[in-house]
Amino acid sequence: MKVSKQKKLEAAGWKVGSAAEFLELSEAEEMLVNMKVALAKRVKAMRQEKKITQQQLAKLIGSSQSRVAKLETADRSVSMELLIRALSSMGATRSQIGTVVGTRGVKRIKKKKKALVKR
Amino acid sequence: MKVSKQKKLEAAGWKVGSAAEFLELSEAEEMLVNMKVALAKRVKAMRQEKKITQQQLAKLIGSSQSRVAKLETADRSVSMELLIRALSSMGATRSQIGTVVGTRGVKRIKKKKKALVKR
DNA sequence: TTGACATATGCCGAAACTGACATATAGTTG
DNA sequence: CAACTATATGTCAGTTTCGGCATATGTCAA
Repeated sequence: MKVSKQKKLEAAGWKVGSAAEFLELSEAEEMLVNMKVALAKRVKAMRQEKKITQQQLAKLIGSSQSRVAKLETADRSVSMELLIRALSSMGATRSQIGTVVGTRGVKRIKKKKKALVKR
Repeated sequence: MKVSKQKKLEAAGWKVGSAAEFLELSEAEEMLVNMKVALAKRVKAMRQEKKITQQQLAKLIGSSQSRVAKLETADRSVSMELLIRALSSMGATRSQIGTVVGTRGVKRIKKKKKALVKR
């Protein structure tokens, strides 16, 4: 929405942006959730690659097994901060974390390719 | 490191690996700070590109001007969550945010190039 | 100077997040 | 079956982060 239009609406007594605000917040919220899920999956994958238990990872990041379990299931009560801290503590680089944050997981694409083309 | 945790470690004596733990935590912490600073800069830049005030951005993300000010100065009290929420609310894509998270800012390299080579 | 606007800083109670603990569930080995 | 290990879930008190308010510090034009 343009600023000029916004001012007009405000002058008319509208709470400008409340509807749009809500929508944008929802979108931002959804994006945040998706990012957390992606990070959580990466934490679990990385921990399993390293063949360590949740208990060991917990010690590494100064936390507890239960919290690590919540991390990996992307529990509502975990922050991006802790997810990133976990990845970093397991050796993930900033660039790698950026990739996880910025990339939607894509699954099973190659498998279907031929079937789609052949018909 | 928190005082409570520190005391527990002291009471339990030095355990093997606690030094490494500490180092990894420090590294993770530093990475987190760097990421926040990068995100903060991007928030400010994006807001200025859009030519809106901190007050307007605050409204957009359902917060206050003072918190936006703290966001942009990467104050200790702001979370990654809020930084990302701000970027997303201004229209940044997940991919763009990932790039900010994963990339160290590089400034003024080209300018010095010739001077260095010429001598 | 004054006033108006944008940004920064300090503080506060409320909400969200934390580690830790107990306990539940699932899989494995004997 | 029991005993063991790994992971998930529920709860809770301490800590951090929150929005919002007041106020300080610019910044710029009249």
